[in-house]
Amino acid sequence: MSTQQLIEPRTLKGFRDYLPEIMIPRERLMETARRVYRSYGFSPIDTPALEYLEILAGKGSDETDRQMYRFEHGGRQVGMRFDLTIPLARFAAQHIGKLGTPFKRYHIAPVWRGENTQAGRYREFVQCDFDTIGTESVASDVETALVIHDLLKAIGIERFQVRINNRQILNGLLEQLGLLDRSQAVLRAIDKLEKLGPDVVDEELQRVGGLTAEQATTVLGLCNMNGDSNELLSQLEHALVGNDSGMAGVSRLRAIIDGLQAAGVSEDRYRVDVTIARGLDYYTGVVFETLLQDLPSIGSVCSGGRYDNLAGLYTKQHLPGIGASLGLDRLIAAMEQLNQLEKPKTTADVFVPFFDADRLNDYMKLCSVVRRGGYNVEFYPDSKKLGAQLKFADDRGFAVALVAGSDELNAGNCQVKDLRNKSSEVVHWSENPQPLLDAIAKIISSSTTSK
RNA sequence: GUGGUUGUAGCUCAGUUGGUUAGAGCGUCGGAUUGUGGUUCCGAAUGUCGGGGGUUCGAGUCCCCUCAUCCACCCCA
Repeated sequence: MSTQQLIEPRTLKGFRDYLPEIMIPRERLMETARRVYRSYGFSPIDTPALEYLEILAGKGSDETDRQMYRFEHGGRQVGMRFDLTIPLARFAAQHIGKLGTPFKRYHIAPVWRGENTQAGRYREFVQCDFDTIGTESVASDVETALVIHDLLKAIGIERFQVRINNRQILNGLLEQLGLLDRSQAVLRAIDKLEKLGPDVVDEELQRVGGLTAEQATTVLGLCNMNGDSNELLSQLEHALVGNDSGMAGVSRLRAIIDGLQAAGVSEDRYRVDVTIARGLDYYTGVVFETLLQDLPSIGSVCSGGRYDNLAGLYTKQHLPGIGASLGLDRLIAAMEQLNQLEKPKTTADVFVPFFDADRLNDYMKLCSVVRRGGYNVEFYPDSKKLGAQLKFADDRGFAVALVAGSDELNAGNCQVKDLRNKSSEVVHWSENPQPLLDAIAKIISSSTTSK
């Protein structure tokens, strides 16, 4: 044997391996996202993980610049994408002539941010983005909210709430107060209201934002309004009388709320929340965040908003848009913490033990017949003790095993075994597989309804 | 990036004021059972005590560094 020193197998901080029990639900979630996006007519695209540094740098914020993985290769400065929105802007500027507007795309892919890790925060994670570009229509605002709602519903999240705001509202108020140039600091301070409370935010508004005590009180007063979405909007309207931008923001929100109601979305699934501001600088209108009510501390699992002219840095063509992004890995981390994540250990429905070591070809035939009948079948590769093989199947969570030794195979039969209650039934399958498929279907349907 | 938490077998952890060959439960593997699993019984394997350095006659226990982890800030999916 070699005495060569072994290299310790390990992964970088914030980068993870995905075992089957996580990868199976992960793939299922991506599949669900694709299905929901497609149900609204979004089409898939993909872009490179690596972009010219000039494409990515300076587009998000100072913070995203700092977090970006960047390096030199072949004399070129390159960066790894830290979101899917900036690459979309570059993509749109390059291809919108061919694509035409409005253009609706979805993009499910990993992004990289070199920040410190925390629960639900990784350095490599998958985002499931969808965006509509080339229109300012309120219809696309409503649809974005609807997609977020449908998506979480389809994933099976029971308790979530989409928080909706419009940056124009706060900007309108700031305009009235003569504080428009402070909007970024104010929005960031307000974003912390729920987490840190009004006192801390009040202090930050004055210290960081440079507001007077009176101004800070007015801003906080606007944030503290109570009531349902409609009442809230009326109060905001009242507070913003005479401010065009603010009023426009309120009427946008009202249109979205009306649209959600018309689409039959239950009222506790969304809420107008003036404190939702979003950190990224490029949002200019409606913004969304989605909170899990059973685990608010993990942060938003699906966020987005409207941007006026995202591609403006790359093209002279005016391209407004709106979109949002599901944080797949954060959502999975949350579901895991809440014990809402099923962790299957197999992708197959039916288990076939290698019972008689001399009859490999018979098992190959049996498995093929069942696969052609629409089931995933796992055949055990070693003909060891039957009990051990059945234990393997049981540990993996199989519901059905097809047991056939020489007696059964000679007669063209097999035992269809229900692994949950140990019962089994002998079925003849060699000429007509239908009775076998029916017996499998019976067990599988009874085991899934009992879950 | 800043501050703090934790790091002992695959998993969950115990390990007394530093003292000889580091333990338990669960899991894994083998057997009891040469055509039928989840119970029971018997038996077995597995640790450079996260890694490196230091103090000491002696370190899993103390100190420093490092890596990882979780939490808070920051930021965000």
